[in-house]
Amino acid sequence: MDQFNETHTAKILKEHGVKPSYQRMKIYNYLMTKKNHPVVDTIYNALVSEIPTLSKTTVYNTLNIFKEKNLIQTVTIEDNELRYDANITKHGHFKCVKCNSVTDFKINIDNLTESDNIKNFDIQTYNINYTGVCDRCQKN
Amino acid sequence: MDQFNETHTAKILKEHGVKPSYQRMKIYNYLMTKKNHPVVDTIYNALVSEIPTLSKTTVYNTLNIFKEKNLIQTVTIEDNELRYDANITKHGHFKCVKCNSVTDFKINIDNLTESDNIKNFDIQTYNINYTGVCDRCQKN
DNA sequence: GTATCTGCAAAACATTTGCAATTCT
DNA sequence: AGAATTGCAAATGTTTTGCAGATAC
Repeated sequence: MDQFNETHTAKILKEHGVKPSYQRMKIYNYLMTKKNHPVVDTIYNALVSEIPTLSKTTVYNTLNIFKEKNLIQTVTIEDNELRYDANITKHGHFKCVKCNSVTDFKINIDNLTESDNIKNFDIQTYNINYTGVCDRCQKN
Repeated sequence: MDQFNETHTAKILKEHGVKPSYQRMKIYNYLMTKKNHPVVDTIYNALVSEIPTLSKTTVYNTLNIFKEKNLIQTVTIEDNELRYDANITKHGHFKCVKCNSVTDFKINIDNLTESDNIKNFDIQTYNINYTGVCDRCQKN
């Protein structure tokens, strides 16, 4: 990790009340740069070569802290597959059933009309997930 | 289960290529009549008093068969909490953070405008989940 | 009587917890 | 040194699998 990123990442973590340890910075940096909505195993396997002593417990603990402090959000598109996303803006997720990639997309839910039975409900969060075939896989 | 339901449920299962055993009919009937988006444990606990020999394995196996045959769908609103829904029409789910109830709502995604990066993607399924406070809980 | 279905027990996974060792300041 | 963090090992919780006995046609 170059000096700029280390400083930049440390700053973001501190702003959210998370002490920037080496492991935490590596994990946050991984999420920020890869944008690949990884599962825990993917993160662990990607970083263990660089940090040979890394344990999965630390990955779990770190991700839980990040989520608590609103540094990241979790994404569940497919059952029993918890993914992590450093993009905390509101957006949808598209998972391609052929290549398994997850693509972010922007949405405007203001145009969405729900049925009357929930018209007085106070909506606090939403998750919009699509599955299908991405454009790259349609050509293959 | 009265004779009408037994006959009716058996018919639906057969139409989907599932042999209507006693346990399968009870589980499908539970989902159809309760419409409560239960987790496996809820189904098991509700039925074990009526079917003392019931095992959780059978509940799991049965739900997996139902899903394979498109008799039901799974719903994941909150991480690591897999719920089952006999309503296989396309609809959204609202989970109240106070009373934990899940409410179905109708939605028309044609009004949703997604960003251009997925405009050529072939969307096959979608899941729309909200969390918030339902109208009943707002009054309490 | 042969196929299928059920349900126990064990296995397989994913995640959390307890705690001792390590690291940072 | 003192406080926080890490990571091993064990515990927990959920879902799947192997298989023997029960059930259905």
